[in-house]
Amino acid sequence: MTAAETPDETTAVPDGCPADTAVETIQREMTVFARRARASAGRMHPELSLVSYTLLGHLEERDGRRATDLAAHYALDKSTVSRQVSALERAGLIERRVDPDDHRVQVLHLTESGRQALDRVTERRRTAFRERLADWAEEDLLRFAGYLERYNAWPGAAPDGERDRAAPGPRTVDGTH
Amino acid sequence: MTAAETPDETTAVPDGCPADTAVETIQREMTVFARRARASAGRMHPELSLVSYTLLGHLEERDGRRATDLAAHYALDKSTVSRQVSALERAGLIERRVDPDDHRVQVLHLTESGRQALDRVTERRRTAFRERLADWAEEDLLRFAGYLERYNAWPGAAPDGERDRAAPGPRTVDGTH
DNA sequence: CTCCGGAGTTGTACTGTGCAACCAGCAATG
DNA sequence: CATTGCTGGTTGCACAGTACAACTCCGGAG
Repeated sequence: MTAAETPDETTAVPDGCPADTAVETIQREMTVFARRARASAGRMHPELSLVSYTLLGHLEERDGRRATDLAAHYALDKSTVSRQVSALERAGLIERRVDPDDHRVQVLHLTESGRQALDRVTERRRTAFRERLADWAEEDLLRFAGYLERYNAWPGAAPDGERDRAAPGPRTVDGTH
Repeated sequence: MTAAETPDETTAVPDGCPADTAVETIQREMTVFARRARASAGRMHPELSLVSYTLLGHLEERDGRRATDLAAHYALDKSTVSRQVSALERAGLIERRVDPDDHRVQVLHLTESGRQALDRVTERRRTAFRERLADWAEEDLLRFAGYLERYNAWPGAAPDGERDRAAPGPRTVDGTH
């Protein structure tokens, strides 16, 4: 509601400033997105679940991560990651190699097949999103992407570490952060 | 990657324009958000799962929706909604009333207790998000919220109908759409 | 060597979810 | 009115994703 139109019994909390409303909208809309994302992922590319896709994408972006890194980045339990990784390996999409320096850790790499699957799916997603974002001004796209990155980059969110390990910088869409 | 730095073997697809990169970033970051959201919801307010919270929020915003509306809006199966709704009703947070005009449909309403629970949680979330978004300029918040709304409002996403039923307009943060 | 802590795995249980089969009202048609 | 067909909702079933806790394995500090 536009702060001006509070005629019905909606908000008990007074909704102080527009920023508060914005914050709520952000939460709400992000959640809507999340829910729909999973649904559409299933239809769009049954070959790769949204989780798998995401993990693969992460590995493409920053090859040679450890399972723990993924867990931290996505706020997942290590057991979950372990299982996902096992599945991806069984499917031949990634490889696990033990770190010669520390036999506890296993470094993850995309296989060629994994890269291909990922690219196929990325391509499908890209066209879908392209269509969806077709009438957005490029400026808005860049800014939107920047906001999302900025939002997620918030240090308190993922007890990461993450940003200081090997690999080139994150896939930044502009200089926004 | 900033389109300028494609030195490693990452993208097979040439990544034509910056808009493409932005689109991918949007997908990726939205997904990261989604994953973390559920995790943090559990910690932040165990009393209300993210799903429940979302559905309650939807009902607060637009009271008297039908289960089908929720399903459409969130791209959920009607069975899923049915179960969620049952749970919420069991918990005494919402009420189902049969529409006198059509005995098939049941109209959903927040109970007082539901409204309170929702407000409690909203408050917690709001402070958390506030902290997180503390150093954002208000202008950016508004624009971010506007982008998200615009994104989700895309007609192809939810085969909604939704926007033309009773209830006052959606909670719009600015005039953006 | 022993003990501690970190990386991963496995057992278990639960939630969210979809699909398909179903039931129950409405509505149009013969 | 009886038949057919559509729409809203529920239930049975199966499965993915997830967390938590208990465990193994390895490396480092004492």
